[in-house]
Amino acid sequence: MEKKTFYITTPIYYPSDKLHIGHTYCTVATDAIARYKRLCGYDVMFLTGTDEHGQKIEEKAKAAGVSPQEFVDKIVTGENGILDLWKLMNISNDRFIRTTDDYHVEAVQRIFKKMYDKGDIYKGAYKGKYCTPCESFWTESQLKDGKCPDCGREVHDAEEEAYFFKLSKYAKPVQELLETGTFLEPASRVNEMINNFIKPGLEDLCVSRTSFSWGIPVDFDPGHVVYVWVDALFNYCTALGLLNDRYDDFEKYWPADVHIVGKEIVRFHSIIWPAMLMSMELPLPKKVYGHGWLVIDGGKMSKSKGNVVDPYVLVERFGVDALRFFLLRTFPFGSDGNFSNELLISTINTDLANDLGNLVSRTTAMVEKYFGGSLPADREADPMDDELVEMIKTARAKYEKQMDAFQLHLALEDIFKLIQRANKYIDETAPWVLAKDESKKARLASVMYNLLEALRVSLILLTPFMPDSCEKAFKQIGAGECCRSWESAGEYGVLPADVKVCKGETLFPRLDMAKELEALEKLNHKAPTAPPVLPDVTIDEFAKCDMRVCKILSCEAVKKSEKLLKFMLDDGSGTPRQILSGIHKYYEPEDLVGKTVVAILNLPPRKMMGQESNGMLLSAVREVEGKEELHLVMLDDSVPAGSQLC
RNA sequence: CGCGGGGUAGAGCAGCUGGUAGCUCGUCGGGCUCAUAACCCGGAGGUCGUUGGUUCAAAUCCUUCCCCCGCAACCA
Repeated sequence: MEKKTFYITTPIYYPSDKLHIGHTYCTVATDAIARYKRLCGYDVMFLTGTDEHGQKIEEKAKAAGVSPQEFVDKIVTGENGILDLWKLMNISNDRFIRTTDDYHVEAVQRIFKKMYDKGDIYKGAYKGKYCTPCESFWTESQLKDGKCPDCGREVHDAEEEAYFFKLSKYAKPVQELLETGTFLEPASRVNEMINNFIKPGLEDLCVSRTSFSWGIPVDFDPGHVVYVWVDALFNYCTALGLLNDRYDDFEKYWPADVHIVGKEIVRFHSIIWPAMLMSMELPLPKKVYGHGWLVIDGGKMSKSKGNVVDPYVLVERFGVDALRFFLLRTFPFGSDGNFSNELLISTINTDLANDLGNLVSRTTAMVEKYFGGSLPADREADPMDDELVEMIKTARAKYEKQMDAFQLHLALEDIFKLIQRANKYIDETAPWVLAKDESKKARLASVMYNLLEALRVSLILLTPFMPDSCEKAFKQIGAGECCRSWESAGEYGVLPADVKVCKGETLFPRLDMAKELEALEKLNHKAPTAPPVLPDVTIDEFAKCDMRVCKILSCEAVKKSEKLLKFMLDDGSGTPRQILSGIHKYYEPEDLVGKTVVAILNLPPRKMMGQESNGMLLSAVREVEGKEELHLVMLDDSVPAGSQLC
């Protein structure tokens, strides 16, 4: 009989920067589910990948002085890049798609054309508010007080030619999809989608851009590139071979059983994605699951806060399995979780070292000590065993129920109830007492056997979460391949009666909290890497920048602004020059008056918070421990105002 | 009144189809000695953000207000 298939995906990540613990969380969770399904006997297809186009990457590449393709290549396939990270995290994905892959590019062009031919994509005008100095389009709702949210200037109506997808046409069926059934989970996200987006009315969606070029070209209309929606979302299909020759198992695996996504992209996956599939007349995925976020001290992780957690550092220190386990055991998968190093260390100690690791250790040690490593065949049961044996028998069913509902943390909680019960069982049966009485050997053997069985079942169920560690533990308790199957996890008495154990290395060493925190601190303080040198400029190009020494005449904070300071400068010309600078985070205005600084004068004027800035103060900037550090360039006060830098 | 989530023991969370308030860590005391100073048992500690209401009964349903977080066209 053909195995049942199971198709599961992560989002495709945006490689504009290194991935952090949040991305890792999502991928590890998906991996655990994929491994679980394989364990259950499914033919699993597990896809992850990267979404590599778009304006932001184009800009970042430019700033780094490389082509967009070189830029993403480095982040995706380079050292300590995304592929390396997934390898490190022991991710078992079957495929990895990059939206710059040839087959995907061609397929997307065909999909776009097909929707266009059908009339679901049409050429129109992208109407919006345009801010000329910022060269940006804004929608009505983005405006602040009717003005540009970036610079505060007036905006005017403008049109840009663009292609649109008739999202409005599918509003009804999408709403029905969300309201009935369990397409989107957790259910709490459904209301948000309907109230926020569907009820106000779905507008047609702009699916092409002319304002940047790093994207899949619309092959029948040069100048347009396909915007993220069609490009990124259809990865789930092209990776199986839809409208391309690279793969041919679309029929086999589509529709997806579940798309695991972060809560911020739930909207795209639960509204836009089904609408586009309806347009393509393709079956819809069975489920979209929106997991929560890892937050730090109740707030979001972000570069500017300097609180981004690097998975490489944690794995280096604690090992892959400990990190995988921690992420999935500690946080309810559907809602946000508060990450901290303390919590990580204490979870490792409590669950992995004290409970699981120590149980393996004490059990194998006793079998070696009392029986030379191999149990005799004689047994003697006791009513005292009933509760533990009952738990062993029912563990798999409980676990399965939680796993199928993606309640990973609850599944793990159940396993640890069994492990804790086993620890208690040792206390109740007191094997060290039995061991002193030669006539109790059979009874002692029963106790040991029950412990090994409890461990065997626990380990099978833990395998999707900690594959490597479970493998080691199986060896220690003498469980061969036949004793590790899904079927055997539902039964008691699978280990051979004369099972041989082998006390091995400590699976999870206990950690010293203070020492570990200190070590982590040091690892995070690794010497910051300097960004690469930019491509050459000519001396003439350099000479175009008019940089001069200025004295700060006055400085005040711009009201209502967190960051901006307003400077009046003596640039040597006789007339004061006004410059705004976003450095309030680093300096108080009164500390700067009278200082000698450097400014570039010949930048085009720019309005910020409604005030004009004529130039820019030069600062020395670098990133230390993920946090931006900034120092104004200050010169000796003896240098006269107006001196030119060259 | 933009939308959503949350405010429960020192910390982190569960309970929220109404009926003695629970878990993990920490803390205090006891037990055990097979084990990774681990394991097992017990105690202390909460007027469940605030106001009013429904009810025999509310952390749990409705209402007022306060505070925190996220989203508001693309940062998991």
